[in-house]
Amino acid sequence: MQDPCQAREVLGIVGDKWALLIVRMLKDGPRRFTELKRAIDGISQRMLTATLRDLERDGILTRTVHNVMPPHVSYELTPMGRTLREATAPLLEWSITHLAHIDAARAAYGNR
Amino acid sequence: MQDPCQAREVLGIVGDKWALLIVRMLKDGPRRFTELKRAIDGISQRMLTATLRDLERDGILTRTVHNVMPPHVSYELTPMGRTLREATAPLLEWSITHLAHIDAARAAYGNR
DNA sequence: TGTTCTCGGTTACCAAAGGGTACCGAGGCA
DNA sequence: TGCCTCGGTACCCTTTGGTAACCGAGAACA
Repeated sequence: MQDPCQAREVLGIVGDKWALLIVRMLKDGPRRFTELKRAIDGISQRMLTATLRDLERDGILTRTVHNVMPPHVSYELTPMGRTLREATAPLLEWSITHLAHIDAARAAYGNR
Repeated sequence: MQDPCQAREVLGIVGDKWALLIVRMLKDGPRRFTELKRAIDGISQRMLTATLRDLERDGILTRTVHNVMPPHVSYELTPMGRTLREATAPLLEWSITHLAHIDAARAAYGNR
């Protein structure tokens, strides 16, 4: 690995909280907009739209519109997106397994 | 893995652009404030201070002050911090190896 | 016939967070 | 006397992001 600082801009996108969760949601195949919105607890419609746009622009996922009414739009990982999913999986798992440790550390820090 | 949405708050910290780079910088042992500032290209003094505080609060690293003049403060990963470092390494590597792909995808997106 | 629901957004508004720059203090050195 | 260092804070502007309202066309309901 050479200069990791070159990766700063990329990290600003793939390191994004919402982007990580969206990529994870798509691991088992395409998902619809509303499906993602319901599954990713706490994301606002605005942020979901914006993050999906960014990920589409960067070639992480594809957006497919089926011209029916009511609208049907599905999102799916590209091959590059699937490699990203593999790269982010350890961080996701780490976050979940260390939730309690972080809470404990934070409580201890507050009581100093 | 249960509900990944529980990890949202944690992801907001460990998924942070600067936090990822700082954790990586500390992989080979303690580093001083100014050392980090010089090594992480583009980070401002303010953001370095703030991010280090957050990581210290969350038990990712320790801050050690040596009472001399000029000041000497060193930062070092905790055991939990080292496990985080391992979890983030794949994402860092991915970012660097896919920099060019992302640029290409972004250029193609702009020309549609 | 009119009302209301759906999906996948967009937009305006506003508060909160992010982040750059200037400045600080105390000792060392010329 | 003046200027350098390190680590950090105060100030202030910019960006981010949540909320809520609106949209359009079909479908279900009454």
